[in-house]
Amino acid sequence: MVLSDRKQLILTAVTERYIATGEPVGSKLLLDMLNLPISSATVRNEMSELSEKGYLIQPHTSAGRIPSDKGYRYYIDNLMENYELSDSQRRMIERAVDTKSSDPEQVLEQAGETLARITNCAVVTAAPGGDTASVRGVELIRVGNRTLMMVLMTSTGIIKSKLCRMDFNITKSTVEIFYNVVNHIIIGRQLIEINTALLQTIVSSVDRGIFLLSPLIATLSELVSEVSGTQIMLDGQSNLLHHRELLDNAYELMTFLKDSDTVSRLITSGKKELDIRIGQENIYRPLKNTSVIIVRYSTKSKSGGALCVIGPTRMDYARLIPNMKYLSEHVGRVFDDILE
Amino acid sequence: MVLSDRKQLILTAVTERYIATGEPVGSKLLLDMLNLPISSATVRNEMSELSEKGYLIQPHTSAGRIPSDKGYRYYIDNLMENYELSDSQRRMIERAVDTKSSDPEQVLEQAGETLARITNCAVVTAAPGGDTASVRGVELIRVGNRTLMMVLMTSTGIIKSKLCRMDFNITKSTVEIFYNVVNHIIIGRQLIEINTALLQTIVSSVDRGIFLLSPLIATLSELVSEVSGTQIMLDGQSNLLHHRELLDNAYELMTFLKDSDTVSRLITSGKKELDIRIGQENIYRPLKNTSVIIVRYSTKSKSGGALCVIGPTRMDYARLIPNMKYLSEHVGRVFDDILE
DNA sequence: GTTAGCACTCTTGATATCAGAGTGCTAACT
DNA sequence: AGTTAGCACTCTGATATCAAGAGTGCTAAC
Repeated sequence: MVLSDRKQLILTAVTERYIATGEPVGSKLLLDMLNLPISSATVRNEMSELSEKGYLIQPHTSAGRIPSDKGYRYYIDNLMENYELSDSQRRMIERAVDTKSSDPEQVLEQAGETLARITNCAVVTAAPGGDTASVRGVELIRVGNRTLMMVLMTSTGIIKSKLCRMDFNITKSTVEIFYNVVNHIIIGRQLIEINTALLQTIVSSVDRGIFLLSPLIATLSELVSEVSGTQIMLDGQSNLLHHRELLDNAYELMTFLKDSDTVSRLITSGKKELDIRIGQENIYRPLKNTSVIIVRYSTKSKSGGALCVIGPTRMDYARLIPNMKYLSEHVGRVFDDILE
Repeated sequence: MVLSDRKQLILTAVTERYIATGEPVGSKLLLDMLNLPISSATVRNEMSELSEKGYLIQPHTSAGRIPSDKGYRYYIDNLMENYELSDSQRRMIERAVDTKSSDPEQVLEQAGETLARITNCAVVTAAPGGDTASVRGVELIRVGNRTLMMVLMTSTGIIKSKLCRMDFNITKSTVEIFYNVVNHIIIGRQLIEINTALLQTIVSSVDRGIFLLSPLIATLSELVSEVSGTQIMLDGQSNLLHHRELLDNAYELMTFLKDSDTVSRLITSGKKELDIRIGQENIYRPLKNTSVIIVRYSTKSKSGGALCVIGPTRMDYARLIPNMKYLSEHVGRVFDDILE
């Protein structure tokens, strides 16, 4: 649907004004803002039509208008002018992410924290992606008489460890058997290739030590499944409490955010570099009052992650999106750097 | 201050009733509950005195009474009868904690989750303690051409890892040099002994490889300081949103809870097995409307951790405390088991 | 020390009122 | 046909009033 220039102007003004103040916008106020050579009655007529077409909503008969989900959608797709980041803002973002650490998790944590601060919303960050990741190595460390620590490293730089308890005292040869076998079969494989069947072949390739290996195989399998899901981190949940619109559902929202399986599905449900889901466009119930912005970044190794902001539909899209884009690009660069 | 038997009876009834219903308790209602051979007027006189002495509060002139912080304190110290856990409750707790894992963090996570569910409050769990912990081992793993992963293990079973990036390609001998030196000097030391001075002696003991070691030493130092603080985990923050009394301060509370330094100071500020801080008794501002219950557990190795519940002052102390005690004892047992 | 009785206070919910903001409609104008 | 002035209308939000209900505090009598 195409709107007349004047309607676009009005929709833009209502949207931006409402985003800025949180108050419904009336015809008179609008006139003052726009400086148009028309009367408030004309504006009213236009607004009335915008309401009919579903772009604007009246909270009650005699309040001003606010954008509907459809209105926000039109605004974002056609009207919004992306805000240009200033140099100092750019530098701020860079400084925030450029931690000394070469640990992807820490980089993401920094990025998430920064984004939460900038947006005053909840933030989800996803590490470079599970699908394409392969195993770079598996290490075993003896941390007790009967306890081993297994470390799994992926091509995407994710490193996870888990303890594994054995029923007998661990000898050097125990470790070596496992070490040799596993590293031959596992290293270089894509994570998704590593399933029960493959692990079975390991077990059967060692005729004697089967009882010996099984706890290790179990631990390995757990590690793989932990790592092969998208790694996500959460930040700024409590920021949601700052937004009146969300207070009623705060508990549902928080609970939703804690369910990392669902959240990672939310983030991976799409491939576009920029995904915006406004209010009812969201599939998940607790998000129906919120807007979700997902910006995906990619690393040289082709596996990409994502940054995701969750907040009220009334959020400052024009400011947030450029910030997210820049931040995500920068995170991508840092990862390229870290992952050699 | 000693209260008459009848006053104690009344204070108990008011407290328990208010905890159960959340409504102020009036003299008439109280009479029905207590089945005493006295009239409501007498009860009113008693309540009036209890108000004067500061044990009860009237939200407004003509509402019933509710306990003050002082009232809760008296109730807890003198009146409360601890609820006896049923066998099935005991078993529920045991099952919840008895994860297969031998990872202390995972045990605590389970325990925290369970406690959050039982109490409907926010829960902080602290791992067996930093003070007495010593270093059980340091391991290095080559995870990239120029990246090492350093793993630090403590006597309390805590294992933390960190990546360390070098400026040059890593050879086997690099690793060995560090490995030998560090393990000789570090292993068995108390964490608190490991300070800059000690680390300095390592550096100076290796005349040639100083430039080589410095990033590793830095990483080690970071690891030690990460591990030597009390390890805490958080659970059920969003439960706080269920309590009206806390809604106004929800954001401050959440923010407070996220500051793990302060929270760990909160937990370690005391040695008693059971610590209860009611409302204004708390030092930290965001907790002035809440009650904090801390139950400390100990492990054979003498280093103890803690479970901590944070919720409204109107919480069901008589039910929560026995649950916490049993849970903490069980966690202690599990740890004794895990840590050999 | 206890009690009955009663006036008093305060909350809560329902109802009314009023100003203010904003609309929608109509009739007139360009 | 599009625009406008004018005005009646609607709804909110603040404020006041009222009645019912709950609970108290006080007094005088037991």
